Amino acid sequence: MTRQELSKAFEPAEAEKRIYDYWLKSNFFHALDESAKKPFSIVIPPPNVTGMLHMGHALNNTLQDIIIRYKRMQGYNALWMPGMDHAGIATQNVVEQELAKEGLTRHDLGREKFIARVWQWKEKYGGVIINQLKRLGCSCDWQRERFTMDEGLSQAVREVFVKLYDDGLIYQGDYIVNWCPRCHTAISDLEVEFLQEASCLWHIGYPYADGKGEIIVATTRPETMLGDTAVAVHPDDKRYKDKIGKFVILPLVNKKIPIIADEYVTMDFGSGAVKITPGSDPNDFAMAQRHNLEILNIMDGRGVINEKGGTYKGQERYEARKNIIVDLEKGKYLIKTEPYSHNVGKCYRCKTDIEPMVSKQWFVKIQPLAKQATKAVIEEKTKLVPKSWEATYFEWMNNIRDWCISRQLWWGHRIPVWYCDGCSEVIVAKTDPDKCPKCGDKSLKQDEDVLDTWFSSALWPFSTLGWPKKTKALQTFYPTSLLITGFDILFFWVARMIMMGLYVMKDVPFKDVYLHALVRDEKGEKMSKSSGNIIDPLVMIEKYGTDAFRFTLAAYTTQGRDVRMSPERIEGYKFFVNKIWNAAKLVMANLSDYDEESAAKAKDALPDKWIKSRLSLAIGAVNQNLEEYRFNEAAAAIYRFVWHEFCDWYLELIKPALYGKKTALRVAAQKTMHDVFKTVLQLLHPFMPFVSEELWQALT
RNA sequence: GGGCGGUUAACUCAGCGGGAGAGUGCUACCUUCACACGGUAGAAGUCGCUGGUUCAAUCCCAGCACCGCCUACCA
Repeated sequence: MTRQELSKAFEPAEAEKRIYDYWLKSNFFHALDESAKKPFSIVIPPPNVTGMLHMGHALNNTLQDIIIRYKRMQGYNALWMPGMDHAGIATQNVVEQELAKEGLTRHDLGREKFIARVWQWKEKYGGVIINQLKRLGCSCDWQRERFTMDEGLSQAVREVFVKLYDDGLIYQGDYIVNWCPRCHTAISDLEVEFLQEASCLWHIGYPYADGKGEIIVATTRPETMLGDTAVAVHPDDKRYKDKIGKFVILPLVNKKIPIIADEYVTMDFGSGAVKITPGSDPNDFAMAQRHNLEILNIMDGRGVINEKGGTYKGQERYEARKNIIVDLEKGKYLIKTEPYSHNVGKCYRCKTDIEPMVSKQWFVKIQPLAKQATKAVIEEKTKLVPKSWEATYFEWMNNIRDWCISRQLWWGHRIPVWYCDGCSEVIVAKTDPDKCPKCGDKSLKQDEDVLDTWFSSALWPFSTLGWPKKTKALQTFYPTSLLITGFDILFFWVARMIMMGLYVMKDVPFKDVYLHALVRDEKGEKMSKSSGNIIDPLVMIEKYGTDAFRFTLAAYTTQGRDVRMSPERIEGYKFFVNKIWNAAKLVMANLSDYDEESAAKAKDALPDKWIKSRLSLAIGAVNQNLEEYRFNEAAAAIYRFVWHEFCDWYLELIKPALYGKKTALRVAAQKTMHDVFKTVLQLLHPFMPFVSEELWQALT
């Protein structure tokens, strides 16, 4: 047995690349479609194709890698399915910005050329993150890497769309949606972020049509009055009882609108009377449907007042607001203005104020799907970890609203619906039709919209395994064993995968879901470019080595609490890597004359017995904690054992025997030291794959 | 408005019915043949507040306070 001499300290930069290449070459990460081993599978939360590795990714993928390596070592046929998401709005925005530098818009190029340009961009810059994941040591089955816009996955999208449509679970209609005037598309309820803003509450007097007095309404959005079609009061409100059914004159517009009664109105807020703008407010829209009110759209897609706004036509919405306030004052309609702070909806992508607007969109009728998905979690077919998330999940599922799936973008899965020019037939098909099945007309027009990015990611657990084809991989690995993701996409993604998995595959997509927390800075602040507190994982890897970085993440991952990250903490665990390295040096320096034959006959002395019993406790703790996804506890168990038991006590205790003559004691110590240290390396491997591999190779 | 989580040593956090812990930091000593990215020893906390349950509570229950997050149609 020859053993190489170890360098003074571990050199992560050099070793990591060499070792990762070695793993790739030995096909260590590849799982077989068919195997005698028991399957274990995880699908990666696909990072955006535009993504750059940030702390959230680092945490998410480190945890997945720990589990998948752990399972692989336990003898499972362990698959970690990698891939990326096409990220509709995000990617389109990036390429549009690139075009803007050339003074172009996507409209200058036209749809086809623009999409070609996005693909070009993807080939060139997309997927940087994949290489960054490799730096993290991720042991994904890279041969299987998928992209949500792959041919196979696009086919899956169509299959599911058509199935939903045929089952009556997809419909098209004019509804009020969240419109982003900058992205120029509808977005789903989930994609709206509410921010509290200081604004005003304007009290406006609407004169009664009979000329006797006025009714006062309060609003935070005076410009929408151009689209008012009623004023509402509570049916029990004594102040207005005799006014219900009468009319008021809408100021500036000079239109007669009715006063109606609806229980939605809160009597003790403002004046107890509300202006109703069905075209610009979801609640008012609902009320309009209850009362058959006229619905007016007063703005275009850019948020500019249209011809329905009379003299305000052509004015941007906030410019119109200013002018309307001035005009109301002039006409003595403005009763008072009070400061008021309220929530304003923002586009989660570009932070532009959302404009609720009525437009024709596609929706998924979600209740039947949600019902199944709720049941699956109640019955624990899918378990959420930590369990406390179940309450949140049920709360959302029980109050879920139909999912708006159409987006007015160009980058994404185009909706598989065609309209016939000849007979106005609507064709919904898995493959592009060349003529109308009804009248034979060949002039078909495909729907202009694309699908919400989350539609394709909802299919991810089975589409990546080959569905709709009946593949062996699908048979072996579905349902997947575990999903590890951040709680922030519980609704966006996890819930929808459960719904789609049950609907399409008749089975849950994963048995366990581990929801981890957010990574914050050392003060607990969210990391963001604007606060300048971003810690770049790649810089940390460069500085402290991947192993130390990964171990830090694991050590700070407690269930139900955010991770606070700082370079000092990573440095602390870099010391741990160094400690392990030096222990290895000591171990190996004393094994030059080690021979297994005489070692086999050696009888354990007291320290040997002691450390072995401590080791078995540590192994038990690490295993149990990993099974329960207690990453911090597993890491702590290793740390304690290696440093405070193996190094502090055992290695010190056996030094006299090691440095003595070749006695029975020395042989026993050699054997124990050797065996225990090898086991330590195995325990460490999921957390610190590089240094443990390096030492393993040196030792064996 | 509803829900969830947090409040433990200077800092960051574990623990969660019977002993109050870790890392960093701090103090003193030690360059002894794995490691100063180290070793040994040590100081440091009425475990948010008020009640209750219990032989026993940091841990369970109730209420309160202050932070955070999620969710919601009070214009």
